Amino acid sequence: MLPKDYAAQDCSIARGLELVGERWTLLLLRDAFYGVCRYSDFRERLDIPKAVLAARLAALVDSGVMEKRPAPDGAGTRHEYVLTDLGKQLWPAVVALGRFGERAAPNAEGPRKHFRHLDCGGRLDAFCRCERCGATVENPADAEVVPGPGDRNAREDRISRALRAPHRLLTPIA
Amino acid sequence: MLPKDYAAQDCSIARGLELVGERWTLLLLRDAFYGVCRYSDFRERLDIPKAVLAARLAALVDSGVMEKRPAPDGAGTRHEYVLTDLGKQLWPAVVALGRFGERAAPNAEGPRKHFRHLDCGGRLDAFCRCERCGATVENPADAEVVPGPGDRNAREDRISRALRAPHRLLTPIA
DNA sequence: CGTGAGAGGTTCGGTGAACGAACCTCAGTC
DNA sequence: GACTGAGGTTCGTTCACCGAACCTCTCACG
Repeated sequence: MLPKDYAAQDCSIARGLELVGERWTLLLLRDAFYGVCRYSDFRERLDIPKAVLAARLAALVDSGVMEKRPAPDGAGTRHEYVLTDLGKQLWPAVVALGRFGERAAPNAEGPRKHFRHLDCGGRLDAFCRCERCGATVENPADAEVVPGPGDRNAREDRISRALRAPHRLLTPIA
Repeated sequence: MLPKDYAAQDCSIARGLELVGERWTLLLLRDAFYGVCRYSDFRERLDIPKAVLAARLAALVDSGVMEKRPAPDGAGTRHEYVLTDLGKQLWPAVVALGRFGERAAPNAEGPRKHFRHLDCGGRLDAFCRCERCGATVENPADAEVVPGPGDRNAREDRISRALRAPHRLLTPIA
């Protein structure tokens, strides 16, 4: 969350928040789970100031949550930012926050987006359990994002449009 | 996290972060799960500016995450702030963030604090599953916080001292 | 070879939130 | 009637966020 550290808070939650608690950071990570991996795509989807995006990405790379590397398609000056194993540990936190947000500020038309178990098509609850088969989905790659009934999604950027169809997590978009 | 809203982010996670994403808010909720419920106790434990604490508590009450009510012990001008049912939905998010923080910035001596299943004494993983009996602990009242080997905890306030012994969640401290 | 465009930034001035100290108010108590 | 502790509010300073403008490097094209 925030600019300064939580000094004097000898607590794992505080440590975690120092890494991912600043404004924008968790939305950025959400998109990383969705498969966004390029600087310009993050920008397009989040409407985040460039300076802030650069700072957040650098901080995430620095703390080992994301990895920055040259784009695989060889193209010139491109990079990609992908979640490290450490970053993927945030999976249950992202899911839980999403379910909370949905309950706290529900859409009249239903959920906007949700996560579905690839194996059986069941929805994931706040504990990442598949509501159909009961399994806890520990690996985000075993799930997909699907638009829900309330996904009016006014955004028209490349990424938001791509996400109007189901998409497997951690798979780069386009 | 942050001051402003995430306009134009039509997403449950963004909605969730608007409610609990500002600086201090999640630490405050962590303490609420621990059983802290008085204004002055939050202050003592968090070293948070009074104005900010008042603003955060008001916002949480306003959004239905916490409830403010006169203290049950009848004492004069006292209040207590407790989690509502909506607030308790944050349980998996708090646990997941804690486990993440622990992995991202580990203590040499081991975890500082962790959660234990009351029924069987097993530790909870990032998905709130008991590592001993395998059950998903959906209700925070079925768990307790226990200090771990790395709990050097320099703080000497009332609350931090009380939490050096195992304590059932959602049970008011002292 | 020169020009242009897109990716991935950095720099800069203005605004608004967080910080911390001081002050305020009300209930009970001595 | 004075004091104390709970639960705040007010105020000036500092610092991060914002957004616009600018910079650099690589590739594509003529």
